[in-house]
Amino acid sequence: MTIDIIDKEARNVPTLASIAERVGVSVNTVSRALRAPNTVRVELRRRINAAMEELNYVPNRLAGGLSGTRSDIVGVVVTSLYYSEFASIIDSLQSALLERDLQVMLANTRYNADQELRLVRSILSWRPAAVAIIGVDHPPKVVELLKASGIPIIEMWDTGGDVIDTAVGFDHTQVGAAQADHLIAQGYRRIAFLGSVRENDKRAQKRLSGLEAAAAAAGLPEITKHTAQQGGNPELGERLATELLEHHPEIDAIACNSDVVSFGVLRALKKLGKRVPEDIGVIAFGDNEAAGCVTPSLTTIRPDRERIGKLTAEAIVARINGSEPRITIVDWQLVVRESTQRSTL
Amino acid sequence: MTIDIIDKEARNVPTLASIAERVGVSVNTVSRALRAPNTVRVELRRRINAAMEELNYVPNRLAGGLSGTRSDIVGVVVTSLYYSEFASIIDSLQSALLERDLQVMLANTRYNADQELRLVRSILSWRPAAVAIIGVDHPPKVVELLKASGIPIIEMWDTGGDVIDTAVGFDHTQVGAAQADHLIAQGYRRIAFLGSVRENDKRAQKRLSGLEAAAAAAGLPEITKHTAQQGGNPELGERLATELLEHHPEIDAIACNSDVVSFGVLRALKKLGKRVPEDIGVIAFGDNEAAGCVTPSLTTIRPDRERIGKLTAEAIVARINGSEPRITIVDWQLVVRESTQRSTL
DNA sequence: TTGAAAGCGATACCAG
DNA sequence: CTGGTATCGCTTTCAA
Repeated sequence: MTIDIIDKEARNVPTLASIAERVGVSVNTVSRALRAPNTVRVELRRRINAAMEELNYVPNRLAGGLSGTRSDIVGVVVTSLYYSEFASIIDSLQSALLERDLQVMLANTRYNADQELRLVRSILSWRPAAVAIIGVDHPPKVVELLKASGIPIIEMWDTGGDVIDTAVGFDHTQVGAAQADHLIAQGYRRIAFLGSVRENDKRAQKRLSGLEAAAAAAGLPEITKHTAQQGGNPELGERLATELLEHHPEIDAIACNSDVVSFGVLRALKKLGKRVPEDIGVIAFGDNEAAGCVTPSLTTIRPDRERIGKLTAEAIVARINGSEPRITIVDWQLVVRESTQRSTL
Repeated sequence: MTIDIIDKEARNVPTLASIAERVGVSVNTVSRALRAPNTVRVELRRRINAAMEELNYVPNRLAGGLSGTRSDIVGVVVTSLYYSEFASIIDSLQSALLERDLQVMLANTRYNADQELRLVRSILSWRPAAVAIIGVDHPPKVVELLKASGIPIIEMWDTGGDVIDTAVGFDHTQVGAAQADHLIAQGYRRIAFLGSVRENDKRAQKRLSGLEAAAAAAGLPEITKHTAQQGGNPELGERLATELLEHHPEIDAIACNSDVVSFGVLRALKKLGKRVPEDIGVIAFGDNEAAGCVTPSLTTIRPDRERIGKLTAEAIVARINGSEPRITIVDWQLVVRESTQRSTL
């Protein structure tokens, strides 16, 4: 007994028992004072709160989660954190979850499938109330684990494929098609696709195939592709664009997989003496905050990341409360700026 | 609000006991097969692993953490997730922690002090192995809680002030001074400061005061300030710059608090017919990925976010393993581009 | 309104 | 090598 007390003293982390002892009540009265205050006498409650305040008591949720019937962790699995691609989704998601006292446990796969399995397993080991994950294309084992967990699984960003449970996002194939359609409407005919397309970035692949299909449907010559596996940045865009035009001087439009890459494309075109949008049109995807500030300003597709985060939070709460799984489409927008405005000339 | 998870009874989530029963050994043995495989007979181990695989067993770390001595969670508290300000720090931090099997629990205060207290409390309730938090300026209660927790606390990004335990970052006052020094060296005399400076963004305030001090030391007239509380974006920069020049046409240099804001500043100056860098110089802070792609390209300060994340992870591991607290300075860099290159004309 | 006692799932220390 | 058994801190009946 004495040893026990010394032990606790040494670790210096107050527990419900410390509070109870100090106030002279039982552990579970203190517990109730916390979770159901109105079941505890006012004066007693006040003394308990005072003791907690004084000892800097912080509940141990590991214990709470183990014992109780609720767990308020939400696992969030993204494929990237670079260049705000998903940062704003996480931002709005976590802030909406906060209102429900749900805590975000974050994992970043960096587009690595092995990592994804490992991270999903790790997240599930915390017995989250739900998991939100980027994309609908996961290794079979990941899908199996997520399904077996029995908790709501919300797939974000992409809805074009087999959904495990609930999804919030849009069909990336249509984005590619919209890029092609816009370029064609502006009179461009020899379209190239350029950018970073990582092996596990199925969304990028879908956008590309949407672009190809739409171009083919319009009777255009085959899309010239020039891609790289590495992450996207302006330097990559500059290099790829330079190489592309060297081998394919006939190109009159470039569809990019991300705004950041296209910034480099614009720089390359300027160096090559190509006029944008007159000689070559450029369209991208992402709506980076700088897209309207480069010269010429960039035509791009704007996904509503904030809304995806918010709706994902709502879907999580709804599913936890027992509503049915569903797929929510979040509209994106074509933002036409100077880089493709040939028609007004 | 608390939320009930889906009926536990209905779901048969496998536990160590399920595995043990299936294989016909004790719980204990299964546990050891997991943590110390070489203390279990090979053949038995194989059967245990097979059972785990078959049942999709995922360990319950709530239980593990409660019973064991460590929790493997690292709490990460940031002040913003927008515009990749801290996303890349989190990116490199979490990826470095991953190698140590440490899990990131994320919280975003959005520059709100009340939120910070609430979130820190929430994070501590998961009994993390350590907490990494942006900045060294926290409400007293936050500091008290963090200190009382008895775990390593790593303050990131800023080192200019009272450090709780360990810090990885740089002195933001010096950044402001460097902005001033550079502008002065390029011959600018009437400097203005412009941008988003939120009440709780002490770093922004430090950069500003560094700028003012350096300007004063060089005998320049007082810095004209034009700031806003809202978050920074190009629109804000455009508005602030337009207003600024309307009231202070004598200004010949603008120091900005973030690249994203200065993108808008450049746009405003172009509309006003001001030449950059000839009439007005522009310097910013952050080194956004587009900084080299706008016209004129932007002179800015580049903090090494990736390195801060990585060194924070290392500091966490070191502190957990008992090494002494320390402050690590991570160098930043002045990146001179066109927007201030007046001297070469 | 309050308290006693039985878990929650895993770990750790001892025996066997 | 393997198996009891006592926790870990809190929640949750069920009584009082």
